[in-house]
Amino acid sequence: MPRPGRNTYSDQKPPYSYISLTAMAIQGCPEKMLPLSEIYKFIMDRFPYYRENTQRWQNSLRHNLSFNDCFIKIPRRPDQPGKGSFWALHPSCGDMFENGSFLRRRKRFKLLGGLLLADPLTVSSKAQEFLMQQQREAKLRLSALHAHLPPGGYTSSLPFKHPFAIENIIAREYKMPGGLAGFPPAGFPLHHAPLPPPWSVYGSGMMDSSDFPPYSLQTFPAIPVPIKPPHGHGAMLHAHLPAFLAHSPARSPQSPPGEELSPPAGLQVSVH
DNA sequence: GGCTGTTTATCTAAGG
DNA sequence: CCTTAGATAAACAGCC
Repeated sequence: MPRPGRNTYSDQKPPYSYISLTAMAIQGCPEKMLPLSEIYKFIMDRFPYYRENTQRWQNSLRHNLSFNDCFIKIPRRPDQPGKGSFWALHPSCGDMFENGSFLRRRKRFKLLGGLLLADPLTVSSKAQEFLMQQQREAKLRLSALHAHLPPGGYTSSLPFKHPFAIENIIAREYKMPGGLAGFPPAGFPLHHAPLPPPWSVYGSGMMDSSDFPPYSLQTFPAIPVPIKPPHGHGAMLHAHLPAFLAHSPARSPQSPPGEELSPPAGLQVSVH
């Protein structure tokens, strides 16, 4: 590894996948959604490496936005002029980087066209409790997005492949009791960062969950594909995750870590 | 024409 | 060794 001088790493490729970088950008803004151009800007602001060969990596990034179900496209409202749509993170993709690696996820986040693949009979009551908790948090996170939706929310006129059917969204969000230990990884400070770091932005003025409309479209759940429990330490692993994947508007950053629900052992959804 | 977005194909490398 | 996630290239369509 080169010596960690101020500019030593700045030209080096950051150890993040495009998915990670995009997630950072999206989670780093208060609205939790960004147009493509702003995602570009975020990345270029923070990672000098990406100030070159823009054609190449931006094509890759666009490919990732379209290809990965963890990103959802949100149309602009009439009062939000500009080019292109907004991009947001799917509310249920919070555990994409559970393994602590921002280069490669254990499993691709993939929507499954309507099937919740967890067998309800095999899900313990503790697991159900966990799921319900995550569901509540997903609602809160979604409410931020809802503020940007056209009146009436999503309708059949919107050709979304990922309808927000709250009742079926199971989110698993990871908290960082202790702050942002381990992020960014040593040797990859966020140089030249005119913007506040993503983890410094916590939702404020979020809508209350009760404001969230009862979406009653189809019930297409979003299932983050199974991620094997890390060897041993359940919640300790979360310390390796950046807060941009851990934030929750539902809870203040000062919340005691003990309050967090850990994923119950044996809670597995399966996918093909 | 440039930007945005989708899709397909190919290759590399990580992970199991 | 096999599978799969990620990177990259490229073709193409829609839109302003």
